[in-house]
Amino acid sequence: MTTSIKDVAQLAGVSVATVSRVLGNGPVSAALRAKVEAAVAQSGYRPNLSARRLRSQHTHTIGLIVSDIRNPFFTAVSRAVEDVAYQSGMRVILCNTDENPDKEAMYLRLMQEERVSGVIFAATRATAEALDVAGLGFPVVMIDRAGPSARCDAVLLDNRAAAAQLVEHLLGAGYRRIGGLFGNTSSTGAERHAGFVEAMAAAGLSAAARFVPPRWARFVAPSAEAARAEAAGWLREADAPEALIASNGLLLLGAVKAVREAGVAVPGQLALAGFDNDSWTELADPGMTVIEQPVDEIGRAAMEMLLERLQQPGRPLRKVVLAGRLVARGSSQARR
Amino acid sequence: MTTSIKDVAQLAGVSVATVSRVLGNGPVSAALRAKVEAAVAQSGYRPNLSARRLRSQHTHTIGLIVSDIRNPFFTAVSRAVEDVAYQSGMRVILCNTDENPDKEAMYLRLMQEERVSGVIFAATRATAEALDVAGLGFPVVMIDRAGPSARCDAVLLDNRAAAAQLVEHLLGAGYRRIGGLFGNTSSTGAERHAGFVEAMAAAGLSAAARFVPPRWARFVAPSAEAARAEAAGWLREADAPEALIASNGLLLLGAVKAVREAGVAVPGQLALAGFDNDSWTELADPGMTVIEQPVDEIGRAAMEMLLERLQQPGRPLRKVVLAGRLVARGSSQARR
DNA sequence: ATGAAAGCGCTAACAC
DNA sequence: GTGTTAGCGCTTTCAT
Repeated sequence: MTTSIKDVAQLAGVSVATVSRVLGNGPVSAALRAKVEAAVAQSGYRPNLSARRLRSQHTHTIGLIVSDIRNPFFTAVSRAVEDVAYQSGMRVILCNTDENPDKEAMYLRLMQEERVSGVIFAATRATAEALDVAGLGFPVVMIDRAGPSARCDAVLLDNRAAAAQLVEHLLGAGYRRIGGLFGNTSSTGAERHAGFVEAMAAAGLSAAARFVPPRWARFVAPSAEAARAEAAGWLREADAPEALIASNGLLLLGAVKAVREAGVAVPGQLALAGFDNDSWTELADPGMTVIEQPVDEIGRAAMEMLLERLQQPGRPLRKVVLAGRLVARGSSQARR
Repeated sequence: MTTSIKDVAQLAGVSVATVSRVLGNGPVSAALRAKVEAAVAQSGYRPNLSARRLRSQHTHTIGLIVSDIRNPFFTAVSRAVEDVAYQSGMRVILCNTDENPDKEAMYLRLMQEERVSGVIFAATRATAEALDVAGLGFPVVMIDRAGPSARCDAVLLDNRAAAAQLVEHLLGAGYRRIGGLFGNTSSTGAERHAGFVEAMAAAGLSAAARFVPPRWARFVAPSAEAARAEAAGWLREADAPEALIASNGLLLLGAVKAVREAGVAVPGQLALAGFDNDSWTELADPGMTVIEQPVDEIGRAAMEMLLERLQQPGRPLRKVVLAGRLVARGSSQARR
């Protein structure tokens, strides 16, 4: 039996309403406030958040739905989201979907049952396009990916520009036959592919691309393994590129593994570049040229947008588009 | 206004109790069940979990308190915990303490207010030793670290044995002046230090150790930077070791950065070894020799222990001690 | 400023 | 098998 507000009231010789007011910094005389605080301390009372939420009709809880917390991008974003959330008195419920639309649907449903105030969501393309945000009952801020038709706030990277930047960097370093490895579950992969194709076309070059499907397996970095297999196959073919772009950190990791296994020299035989400045990209030999995403900023901005949306439900939709930063390292060293 | 169980009951022409029974798979005739299910589907009803928790007095929620989700060890453990939890119908509230005892206390308090069923906790040594588990009101499973006096279930690595294994590996590779870099906030660092000292003593060697204090800063891998600074200083001294052990992945990362900056050859001038088979350790050049922790197993075992404890509150305390696995790579190659 | 009382949405006795 | 009813612990009118 835990102690309730009733016990505290009795102990302090006041009504439950007064205790509630003390807890909520309501108008209470100094004398009674002191008595209540003493009773709280003595009894070790802890307010029951379920009761509070039920009665007050706000949960002070948000959902954070990502594909896999083990992806360093989402790890960093989550941490930033959580910090802002806790500072604002909000809890976070974290969900991993493994890019699986069924799990996405399940967790959205769970969020409804939790009566969350809002959700920050990195959706697959399928879900982003089909999602009826209005019917959900809470606002959604999309991160990392957003369908063209998604009617909600979003915090995104300028993916086309970033991909183009990577291509221009490689062109500047003297590479011409540039290939790309892209994920195909999220809009992010599609946008980076588009930027890649555009930049190549602008240079009068054709853009060879391969797409890596999702893997919903457990306990293995799924897309990294798929990327390794895809890259390994490509490297054996006659049209193997002289430079390779990978559209996210996991795919780049897979590409590196394939290259190692094949004994291909980087950048001598194959230059490499990709997205996400994960810690290994700096330590690998040679270091990986990457587009660094402002991960903290993405998480913080998403949480702040959600808080603002909660305060002003009617305000116009907003998209925050952040720029990536090119970090040039040895893997794309200029040809000589 | 969201639809409640009352609305569904009215729509189906039954009592709320019947709706509740349908939802909870209670005894209901097929005819009524069908009507209720139709009403649920038509109204888009979602049960309110706050109300359910308040009434039923169980939250089906656990707390997971770690120092920093960005530490790959905790990332992996968290994912495993969450998978088991969701499969068992439990939610997870994740908290990052940054090794800060004040935050630990704050989050434990929050867990009480949430009336969580239990908590999985990677505590600092200070908290692990002072914690009154009995007074918390919920069971705790310690992971990664445990105070000697901690009166609760735990899932741990055999830290002494693992550290000793690392030492023996280095001795076998011909290194003698072995130094160690240890964290000093958790019992883990202390145990690994003890194993290090013992193994060195067994070989008749003295064990030079340095300790890295915690850093509670934001947005920087705290202990990695501290380790870099500590290692950088040490390498400049007259008594610089010929091999260095780092007691976790972040410290090893810091050591590598120091070594790179100083232009020290690995393993030629300094051999390196540590804990945690993080992805960069394989990709770095040379690859890092590490003790791999069974991260999935740790998370899964912790969640399962907690579930068992909830079912049998009175059962004796249990400690699961898992073995680390040595992954030998180039950073500790035999001297010649 | 304080207290009495209603009720948030649900489950679990208890009656039939 | 089904309905009625009493709370779970709290906030929030509404009186005073």
